[in-house]
Amino acid sequence: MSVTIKDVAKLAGTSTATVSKVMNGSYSISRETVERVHRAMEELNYHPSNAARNLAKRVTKAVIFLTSLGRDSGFSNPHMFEIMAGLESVLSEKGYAMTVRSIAPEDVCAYVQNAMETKMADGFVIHAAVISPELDELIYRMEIPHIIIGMPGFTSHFCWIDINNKLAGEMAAAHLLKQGYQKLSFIGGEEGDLISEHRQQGVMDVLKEHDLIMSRRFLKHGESACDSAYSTTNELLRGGNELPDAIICANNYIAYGCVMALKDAGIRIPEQMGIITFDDYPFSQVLRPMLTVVSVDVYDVGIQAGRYILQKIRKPNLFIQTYITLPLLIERDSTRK
Amino acid sequence: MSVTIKDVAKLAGTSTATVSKVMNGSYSISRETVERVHRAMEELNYHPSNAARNLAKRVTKAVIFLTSLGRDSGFSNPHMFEIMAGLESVLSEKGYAMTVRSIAPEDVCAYVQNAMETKMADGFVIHAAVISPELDELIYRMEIPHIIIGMPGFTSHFCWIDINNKLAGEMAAAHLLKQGYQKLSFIGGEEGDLISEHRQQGVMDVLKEHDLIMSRRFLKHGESACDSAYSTTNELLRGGNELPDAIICANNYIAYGCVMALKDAGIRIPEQMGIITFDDYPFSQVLRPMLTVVSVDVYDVGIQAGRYILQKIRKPNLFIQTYITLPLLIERDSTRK
DNA sequence: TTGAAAGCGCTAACAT
DNA sequence: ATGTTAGCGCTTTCAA
Repeated sequence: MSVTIKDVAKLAGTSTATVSKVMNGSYSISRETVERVHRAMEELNYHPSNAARNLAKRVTKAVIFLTSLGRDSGFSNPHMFEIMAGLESVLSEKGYAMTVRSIAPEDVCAYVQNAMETKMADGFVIHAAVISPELDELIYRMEIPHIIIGMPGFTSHFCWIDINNKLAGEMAAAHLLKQGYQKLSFIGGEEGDLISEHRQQGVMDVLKEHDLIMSRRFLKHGESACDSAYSTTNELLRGGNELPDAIICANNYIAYGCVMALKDAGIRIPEQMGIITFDDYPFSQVLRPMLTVVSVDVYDVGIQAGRYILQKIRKPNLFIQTYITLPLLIERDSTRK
Repeated sequence: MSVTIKDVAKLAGTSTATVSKVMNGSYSISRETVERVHRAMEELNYHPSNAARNLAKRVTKAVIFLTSLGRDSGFSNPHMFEIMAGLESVLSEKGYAMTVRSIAPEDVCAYVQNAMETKMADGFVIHAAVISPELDELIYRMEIPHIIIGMPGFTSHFCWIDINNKLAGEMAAAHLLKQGYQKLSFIGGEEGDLISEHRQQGVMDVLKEHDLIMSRRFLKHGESACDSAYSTTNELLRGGNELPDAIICANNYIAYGCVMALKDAGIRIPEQMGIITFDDYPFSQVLRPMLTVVSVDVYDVGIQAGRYILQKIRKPNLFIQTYITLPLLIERDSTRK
């Protein structure tokens, strides 16, 4: 069909073994032979078949990114795609293909086992949303090269990386204090929203360090939606003269509702109330004043995951530790007192 | 290393050819043999190697999704990932892997050629952002199974599908007229923003059909950003008593700025001014009143692309036509006069 | 430094 | 209905 290693060997007057060695940069080939082979390749416009090469080498040169996708996930979870983009950049740079596979959480085990047994990939990058203790057991038993994105909510043998949300919370609180705000309030998401809880934790830790304490009434929870945050903020404001001077919103949606409520109440940001939130999307730069945020380079999470999985593929039992990326404070107008 | 077809054949007391036939569902194998082979497979926990199978079959069972990714594209281009998710759903359902590859526009030709020659995929789904006349030539010459997402901006042999933005514009205008608005205004993006231009085109066509004409002063252009749209809207309002009674915003960002300007000017939506825009993200449901939009099921675009590319892989010279998906009107509060 | 030969694990005529 | 045989296109000992 197309030109193969045999054709090259014939034209170059060598064996296929020699051609193979030339392709793989063996040192034991004379300069002249190398040149002859290269010329033959050029002349025939030869390109080695990946499939054949991988079969012979017993590798796939592919990594599967496993997650749960569906209608609207492009909109509802841009972070995941940001990670995916970062991951792709390092994989393709190293000659690996990134195969993206969506899978229901209950089917993950069967899929991973099969994908491994039929040699569909050399390793897996798995979103925490689809993991389970069973998967942990499987991966541990079969020694599957993997890296989980997001900290598992249960103890496991998994290798994982995650964003340090607690640290992000610490940075938010520390920034407010530095700016001279003193009576901090926190509006979080629903119970069980781990991201929100970790951020809150960080905030509380910083207050404790400064021998401060957050008034009970300044700690609020609700849905991670604009509407809910609007009401919650209004509750907060009903406190009369016992008002906070800054609000930490657990995420962009909450921040949006919160800012709307403050505007409607005629409270000036940042003079009367400082506002800080997390992540730089989708509202932080659109609201006025523009919001100070603690953001995370999610793309970088993907890059880290890529480096990690490639290492695991090389040396399966190396680096069993966890890893964490750093948040970044982007100071804007909502906290300049 | 692992269990192969030979082991199965040996245990089942047949040839490997028979095992292969059993796997591929050949009709010319006796019931008993089939059962014996299946038992052997189970007993040995056999799983055929994809690499070997694909090599022998001269296929890859993979489709490459080619686009240009980078830091922030998860946020700035959620549509693309929505398409990707739709694409993945049909590919994986049909046993194909979706390989995602980011590539700079200037490297696309070389990449596609190489990927084809080294047999990395059976077909390509390519985002219009990275195409060029050279690519068209290459794909045409090498008869590469492909489908472009987005209408090429030049004449070509490409197979492509795209959203019908002109139709979306028509729907927006028609809806406003139906609601009783009569003096329509259009705020578009920059010159050269094809999406905005097509939408505008649709609007104008509908007006013409109704023997209406848009006042020059009601047709505005600016950047696709909230700030810019805020100013543009103010210009529009400075028209004194010559005001439109509805505004069509070319996208969500423009709509956001526009709504802010109207609010600050004390103009009531939808009573004094109807607002309609396109796409349901990220602001249309967060603004008050919630915005009526003409949206497109982008996920469905991915599904269509998937079906299309699989057909092309089967029969490379079938379906050379283009295809288009339908916009959907989501009626909300901003146009209930 | 080079090449012969035996794989990698499966498929696909062609016989039987 | 089943087996023989020759690939698919490349890699990798091992010997020369």
